[in-house]
Amino acid sequence: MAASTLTEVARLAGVSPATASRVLNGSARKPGKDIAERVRQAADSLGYIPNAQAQGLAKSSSGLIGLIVHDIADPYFAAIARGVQEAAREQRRMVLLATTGGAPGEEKEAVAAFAARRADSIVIAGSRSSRAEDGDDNAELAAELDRYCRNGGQVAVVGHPVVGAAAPEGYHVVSVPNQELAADLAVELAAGWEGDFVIIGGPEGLFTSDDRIRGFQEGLSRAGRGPAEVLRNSFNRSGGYDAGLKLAARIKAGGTGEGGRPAGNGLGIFAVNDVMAIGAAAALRAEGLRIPRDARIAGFDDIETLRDFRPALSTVSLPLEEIGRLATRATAPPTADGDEQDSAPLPVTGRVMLRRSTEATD
Amino acid sequence: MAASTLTEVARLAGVSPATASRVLNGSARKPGKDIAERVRQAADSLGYIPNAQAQGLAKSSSGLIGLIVHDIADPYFAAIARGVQEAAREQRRMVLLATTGGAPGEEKEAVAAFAARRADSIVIAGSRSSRAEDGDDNAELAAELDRYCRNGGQVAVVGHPVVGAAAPEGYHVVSVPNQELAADLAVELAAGWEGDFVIIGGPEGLFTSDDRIRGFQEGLSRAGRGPAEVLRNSFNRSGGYDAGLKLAARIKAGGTGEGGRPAGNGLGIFAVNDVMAIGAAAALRAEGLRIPRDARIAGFDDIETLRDFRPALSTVSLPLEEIGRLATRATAPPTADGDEQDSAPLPVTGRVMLRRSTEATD
DNA sequence: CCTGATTGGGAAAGCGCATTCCCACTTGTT
DNA sequence: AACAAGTGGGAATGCGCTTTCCCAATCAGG
Repeated sequence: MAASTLTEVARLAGVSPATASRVLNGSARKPGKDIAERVRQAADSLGYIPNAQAQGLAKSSSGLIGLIVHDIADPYFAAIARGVQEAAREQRRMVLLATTGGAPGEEKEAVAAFAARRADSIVIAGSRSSRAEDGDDNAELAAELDRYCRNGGQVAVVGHPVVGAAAPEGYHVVSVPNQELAADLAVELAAGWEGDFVIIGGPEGLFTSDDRIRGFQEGLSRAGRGPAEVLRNSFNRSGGYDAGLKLAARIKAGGTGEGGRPAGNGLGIFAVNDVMAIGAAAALRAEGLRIPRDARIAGFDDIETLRDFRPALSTVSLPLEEIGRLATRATAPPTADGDEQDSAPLPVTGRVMLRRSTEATD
Repeated sequence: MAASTLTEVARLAGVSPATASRVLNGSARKPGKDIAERVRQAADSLGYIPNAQAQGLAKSSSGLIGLIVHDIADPYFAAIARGVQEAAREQRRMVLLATTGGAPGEEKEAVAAFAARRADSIVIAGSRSSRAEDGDDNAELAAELDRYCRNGGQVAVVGHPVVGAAAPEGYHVVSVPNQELAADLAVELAAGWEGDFVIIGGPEGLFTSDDRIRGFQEGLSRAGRGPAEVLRNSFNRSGGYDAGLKLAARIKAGGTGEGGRPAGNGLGIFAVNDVMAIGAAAALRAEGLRIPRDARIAGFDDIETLRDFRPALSTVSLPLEEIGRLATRATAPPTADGDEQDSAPLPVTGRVMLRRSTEATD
């Protein structure tokens, strides 16, 4: 698309393009008042819009932040995206969005596209996986990121480093204490209750899921309980639903799979993210079961849309927007007031939220 | 950020930059096989990444689509964004995201920023408002869009044209039959039920809200019913919650405000979007009331997260992702196979979904 | 008045790329 | 052999902008 150019503004104002640029963009060299006024009027009358591409080329800084998510309509990613947007706005930058379905190969393509656009930084949200089938793509993604950082780009990854990434200068990780928080949740859920636990996890090798499983088992151990059985499923609502169907069949058959009968209020289910918990709850409901009467359920994340979920779901609350903001700020250039921006993991914490879904029913 | 350049690739391969460009980008002029091989090897060994900004400058096409939403974490906008992402991907373009809170002044700033980046097209989602307080900003937004279109950009607006926009060449509207669908909903809700209706609307002057209100009143009239009372509130969950508190108080006091007592199953509430309906339902619940026992509730949009809302909410289902896709495709350049892309409103339709929230309770 | 320092405007160069046009070479036809 | 047509490579130009450096003008001090 064409629009008027700085050269046209300069010509109309009767000055050089250098002077027009100085007036409109600021400069150490201050043009005279009369000249500045002429330039501004010329720009107004021509409806001058700067060409950001030409500016980026001349200045070697694009003002773009690339954001990679699995699915923008997933409340987890949407909340992080909102935080990224806010922080980007503070930095007067714009967000380029890429949706990848969580496939490392797709993520690598997105990084390459951002690099081509000379995005100043990239924020990557979404779980990492060490599954064998992702091995080649992980390696390519890591190589692409290393190259991007070596060329001067900044990267912030939410959760875990990209598998195989060299963590060069400019590479930041916003760690999330999934393990510790899941342990805390387990301790609180086990307190004063003697029922059996089962964990609905994502695929093996998916770091977020594995951390949360490991943490929950640690918490159970800390509370003097034996390890819970783990059901492996897709890391989404549908995976939770499938696991929920299996568990509903068990509850109805009166068994709990590997242990004895549920004691007291039935089975305690921990799903490693909220949407899986929601899926499992939907399955139990579809099978005529009630929460928390027939089984207790807890999730992880505290996505915003949980607010209207009934029964109120116990979960670990993560500050998702804040995570997006932190990641974005981690990639910001050093500011004039000397703020420290280093590659150390940034502190994020969460909270156990016990709600109706895991309360006693008398 | 810096990376190797086409010029360096050409030098390493021993050819001119023009030839290197032809090899890597394709051209009517086909370089010889030996030369092409040398160029490709040089590009590989240098890890050449094209500079999209320079390409955009040279080609006058940026490959960017600007997307303006009110709040990316709102399920309505997130679903539209997903559709835009998919369609953008088909066109091998990238999406620039701007979040504006629905303020026309913020939207104008976003349009200007997209114009500076020479975005090839812009998709604007979110309700239009003719409120007096928005008048100046609406005029500025319209002027900015007109200029953008005159400079060759393509715009697609979801729902209503921007107030004051001249609808120049390149300006498309993806209309949504809010009025007709709301009328259909009213007809179906009124069928076989004699209770009173009340409408929870957004602020006056907000087109989407006003259309849905008008449509619902028409549907009631068609069904031989008198007009429903309209409560005006913020066009979000919180606005629905506030209205719900008022209605709860009435229900508890045994009145319905302007009519007599609720007949049969209480009051029939139509909220002009799902999140308002959810807010109202939350308020009723907080006041100890049950849906649909004490009041029936219906919303509009059928956002994805409604899936796990209980009781299942009656609503008008809109194909939100499809709307995003249609809008994006409306702004695509004509393709080689001669597809027609004109400024006529594009057909979108929806469906009334009657669910548990408006069913009879015996 | 002369000299030196400071300030501001403009010319030039370059950021990285795509495209056009000129030229040389090859092939085919008469 | 001569001429015409086709093909491919390279030089030049320009997309819109920023920055640097040269030069001229002005001011202040001796």
